[in-house]
Parts: sequence; C-alpha cells; structure tokens
Amino acid sequence: MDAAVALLDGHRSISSLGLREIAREAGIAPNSFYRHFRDVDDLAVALIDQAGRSLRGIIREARLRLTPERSAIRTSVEAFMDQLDADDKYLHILLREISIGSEAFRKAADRELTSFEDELKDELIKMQGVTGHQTHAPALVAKAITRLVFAMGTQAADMTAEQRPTLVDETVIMIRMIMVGAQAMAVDPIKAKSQADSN
Amino acid sequence: MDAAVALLDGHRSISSLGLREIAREAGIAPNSFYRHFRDVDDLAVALIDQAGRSLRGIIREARLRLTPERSAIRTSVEAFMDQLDADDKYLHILLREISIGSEAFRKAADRELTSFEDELKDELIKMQGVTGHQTHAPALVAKAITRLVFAMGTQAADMTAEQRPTLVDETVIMIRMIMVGAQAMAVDPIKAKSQADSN
DNA sequence: TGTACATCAGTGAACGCGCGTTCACTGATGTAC
DNA sequence: TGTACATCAGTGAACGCGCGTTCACTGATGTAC
Repeated sequence: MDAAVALLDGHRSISSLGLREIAREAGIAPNSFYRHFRDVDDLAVALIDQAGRSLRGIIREARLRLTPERSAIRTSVEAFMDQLDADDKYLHILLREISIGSEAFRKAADRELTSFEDELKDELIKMQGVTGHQTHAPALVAKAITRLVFAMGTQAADMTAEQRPTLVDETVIMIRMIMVGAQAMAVDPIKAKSQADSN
Repeated sequence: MDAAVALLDGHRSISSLGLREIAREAGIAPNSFYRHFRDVDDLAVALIDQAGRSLRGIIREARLRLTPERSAIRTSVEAFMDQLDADDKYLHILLREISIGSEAFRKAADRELTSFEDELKDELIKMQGVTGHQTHAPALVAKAITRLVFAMGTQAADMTAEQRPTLVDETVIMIRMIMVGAQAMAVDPIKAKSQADSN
C-alpha cells in the first residue's frame, strides 16, 4: 500500500497503476503481490478504506485544535489543508478518485463525503441552540461547505506551501458567506430570496 | 476524437486510453492514428480545447435563455446541468480531468475555470450597479459559485435524469446563500464575521 | 522438550497477449503549368 | 483540357517490450500433541 501511495503521489489515478509497477516499487517479485491482494482493484478498495480513516482523522484533529479564542471555521479549514501535507497522501487520493475510477470506488468515496456532511450538519444544528442564530436548511449548508472545501482542497493539492495561506483565507471567507447567507435566509427567507434573484 | 469521447463515456480517464483502443473504436488501423495526432497526449490537448469551447457555449446558452421572469441563477444552473446530457460529453471530461491527468491538461482545465470565474465576477459587478445591492469580494463570490457548481456537476454526472431536478434546486439554494451572505457582509462586514465565527 | 504439520510471505521461470511504433506501400483528391 | 506532381488518410506486416497470471518451490514462523 505504501508503494501504491508513493506511485500515486504525482497526479496518477489508481486505475493507471500496474501490478508489476507496484511490486517493483515495493521491492518484491510481481507474483508476491498476490500474497496480499487478489488484484489491483482489491488494493484500490483497501486504499479508499484508508482514505476514509484519514478523513475521519481530520475531523478528530480539528476538534482537538479547537480553542475559544480561534474561529472554528478557520481551525477546521487549516486542519483539512494541513492533512494534504501529511506523510500519507490518502486525502489526495480521495480528492482525485471521487470523479474517476471504478463504480465501487466512487460509491465508497461518496459515502465518506456524505458522512463528513452529516457530521457537519449535526454540528451546525447543535451550534444553533448555543448561539441563538437560526440557520436555513442546515443539511444544504453542510453539503455546500463540504463540497467547497473539497474543491478548494483539490486546488490546494497543486500549490506550494507559500500559496496555501491565501487559499485558506479565501476558503474561510467563502464559508462565512454561506453561513451568513443561511442565517439571513432563516430570518427572512422571502426577502433574501428575491434579493439574490435580482442578480 | 469522437471515438475517444465514446470511450471516456464511462468513468475512464484520458490517461488510461490506449492508442490501439482508440483506433479500434474509430474503425481505423492502429498506425492510421498517427495521421491525425502525434500521440495520445496530443489527442488529450485537442480534447481539452474542445471542452473549453463547450464550457464557453454554456455561458452563451445561459445568456440566450435569460428572461426577466425567471431567476438568473436557476437559468444558469439549468444550462450547465443540461450540457451534461448533450451529445458531446466534453463537459464530463473537463469535470473529471481537472484533478487527474498531465500537468498540461490540468493547467488548461484550470485556465477554463478561471475564465469562467472572471466572466461571472464581471457579471456580478455589473449587477451591483443595476440593483443597488453591494456584494462583498465579488471575485471570491464568483470563485465560490464556480467551484460549487462544478462540484455539484460532478455529482450530477452520476445521476439519472429523475434525480437531476433535486440537485438543481439544491445548487440554486446554495448559490443564493453565498450571494445573500456576500451582500450582508458588504453592508456590515464586522458584524457578519463575528456572527459566522460564533458557530 | 521434541517432533510433525500448517501457514505464510516470498522466489524464478515461463506463458501468451496486447501494446506503441516503424516500415514501405496505396489510392484518392487537390494544384500548377 | 491534359499532364505531372504533392498531399493526405489510409493499409498490413512486423518489431521488441512489458504486462498479468500461473507454476512448483523455499524457508521462516507458529501451533498441537
């Protein structure tokens, strides 16, 4: 699996990996591959599992980092972007294979994304009670934020470390727009709707 | 090129296409391929060019469809999603190859996305003057909307025609959230910021 | 404590196959004088 | 109106190569009695 991750480090897709290529990278004979996986697709399933674990790790990490002094949005976005620089590149893989790859792979990747959204949605509803700000359609807010963060993450994957902070700032502002908008729409959905539509 | 598009119709990436495979699909001898392209990478460049043209076509189409009675947001989102069902599947290809594929391909795809964003930003600034609603950071609003629409488009690509309308509705609401939020932040950026941060 | 057996990650050699690429050639269409 | 030449999309045959997969085998480690 380490060998596969190393080979995917550039912008390769899992489907482009060869069995002999992986074995070569791992330093074993081609047929030894079969001791560990039935075929390359089987390896792919194991990789996406690991990617899911990595994603859940981000959520845990963000919670650990939370302090009353710092913006929860910023802290979470930074936890996400930092994971891109981690030794294991499973998040990169997940970001890429969401659109490419086998039916099974996309299903699995989508499941991970949805569970991320659910987690966020619950968080939003909980916060609603604490802060008193109502949020319109929390499920959609969670989905919009998740998809946006993943899209920005995809862009971040191509960047140098110096360009990252700008992207984090942009992402934070985007998320704020969504949340402020959702709160305004909770207060007065009709006015907010026509206001947006006039554009 | 038609043959390549046909082969990419499932969830294949261009890098996984073989020269002989394409020639077979096109009904020509493998070596005849060289009459048209230097190699498969050369074909890929031609495909992304075409995808860019397809994207610009969506913007043109959305403008044509605009009427004073209908929401501009909804009209544009529908134009985008409809393009996914078009005969040529170039938009699918663009959506997928943004994250995978050669350096050159990603650069080109990113350029198309950025020009889409610029177009949208100009539109937003123009509207500002007409409607009187100020918008905070129009460049970021344009970027957020673009990335979100593309992310939702990626999801739509996997859906049946019956599931599409729900996704269009969701996307429209998400965009409204962003715009309403951006307008609120233009009026009172400090209050809006702390309001979002308290979550 | 020994002995017998099972499991497991690894090996080298060999297979048939499809790949990208090169070769010299064909026949249709366009162009110059 | 003819003739000569250029261009162009196509062809079949052949090449060497790396691929996935199967085979029978090895040696280390764990387990039962």
